Amino acid sequence: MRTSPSILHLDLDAFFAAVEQRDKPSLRGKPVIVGGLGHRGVVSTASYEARVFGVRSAMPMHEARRRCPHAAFLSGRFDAYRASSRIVMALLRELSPLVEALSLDEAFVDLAAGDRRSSVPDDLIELAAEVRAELTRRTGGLTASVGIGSSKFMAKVASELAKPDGVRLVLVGEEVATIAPLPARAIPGVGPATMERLARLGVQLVSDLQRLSQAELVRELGRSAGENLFELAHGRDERPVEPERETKSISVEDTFEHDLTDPAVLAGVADRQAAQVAERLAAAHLFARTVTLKVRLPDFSVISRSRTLMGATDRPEVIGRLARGLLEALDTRAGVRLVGVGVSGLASVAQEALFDLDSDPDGPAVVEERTAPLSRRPWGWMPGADVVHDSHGPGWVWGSGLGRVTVRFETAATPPGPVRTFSVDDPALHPASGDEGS
DNA sequence: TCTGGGGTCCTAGGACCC
DNA sequence: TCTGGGGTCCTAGGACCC
Repeated sequence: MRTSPSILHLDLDAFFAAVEQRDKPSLRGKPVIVGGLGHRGVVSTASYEARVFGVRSAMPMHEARRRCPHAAFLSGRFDAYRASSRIVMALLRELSPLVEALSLDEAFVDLAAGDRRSSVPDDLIELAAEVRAELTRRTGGLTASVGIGSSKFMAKVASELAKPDGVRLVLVGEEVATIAPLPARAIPGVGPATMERLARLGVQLVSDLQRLSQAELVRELGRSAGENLFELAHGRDERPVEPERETKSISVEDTFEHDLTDPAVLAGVADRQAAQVAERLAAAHLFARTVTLKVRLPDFSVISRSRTLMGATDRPEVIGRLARGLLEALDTRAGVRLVGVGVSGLASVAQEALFDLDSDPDGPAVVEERTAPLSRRPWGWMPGADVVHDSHGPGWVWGSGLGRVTVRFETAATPPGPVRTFSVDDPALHPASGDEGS
């Protein structure tokens, strides 16, 4: 345990929704829900105005619509999120070279490795205030919560307590008392299944957990989970901030609007996903030895099948043939809700020339995909997407249907703008570059 | 008309090797 | 006659995180 609080955790507030409100002035101060808009979609992020109505991340979208029908429902603009994320990560790297990005909107910083290290509480609070103000300035209005503590765990707990738009410092020695009144679920690694087991031991709060012995936790949860939970419950956490974690797997999966049964269509999906995976492998200059096929059945159960090659590959034909082979061995007659293709066992060099992986007697399945996956629908105007009209200028898709698309013409730099409706094939209306909504 | 997508880590059994 | 033990790799499933 560190002798001063030198780990910082930063969490952008309602990140995706906040980016949308920044870029769409008419949505500021209003409920905004970003997520999958199909009938099987879920919420990625809800703005604080939408959370008032009980809308939460991971909630099914139909439930979100029921709770907050007047919200703006948008599919994501991930290029825009990535751009803002890069700005934030660059800002954090000015504090210390040891920055570990957990996702687009979250990061740890090891302040002890940077120029601004200090053990004086006032200095740390001032540092956090500076970072938050500069972040808001550079991103054009986003806000973040910052926690500082003596470990990753405490820093993360602190930022959670600071939300939204605040700072929290947990001093050395305050750790156990800070976490004691929190629900046990607040400890990372305690999800629904673990919580269920803990509840049977009478555990609701971290303070309940603090009364159990390590042996009891190991007996209930297994060696690894039990030991980890015991340490965290007592505020102990020695995990280092790791700036560069190597990729261990790459995968693509799609849930369908309606369950698929046609084997030829399923093979076509797997083939297309294999090509996407291969493309990402190549972009990362990586090769893979293990190919995994994932299928989710209508009852939501998951089947996975994998096969490991003698040598690593990045070839779409090889990955596709393996994935299709694994798929053909499954009974999919009752329908399939999701198909995914993934690779693991990654290496930076290929090693496949010795083996006969080139021939493909079946040939890739060339099948017209009749059922679009939830994401990346190839045509249509996705709500929230950026567009440009030849005479009205830049705007965003408010909604579409019945051959029409409605656009609001405004940007981050304008006041709330006017709404106009066009035919979906109006030649003057174009998608703005660099955004496919996925 | 329940329940996304992209990941990480852990467990447990069997094969295989020495 | 009967029945070692450790280590590694592979596979399948599950919990969890954002």
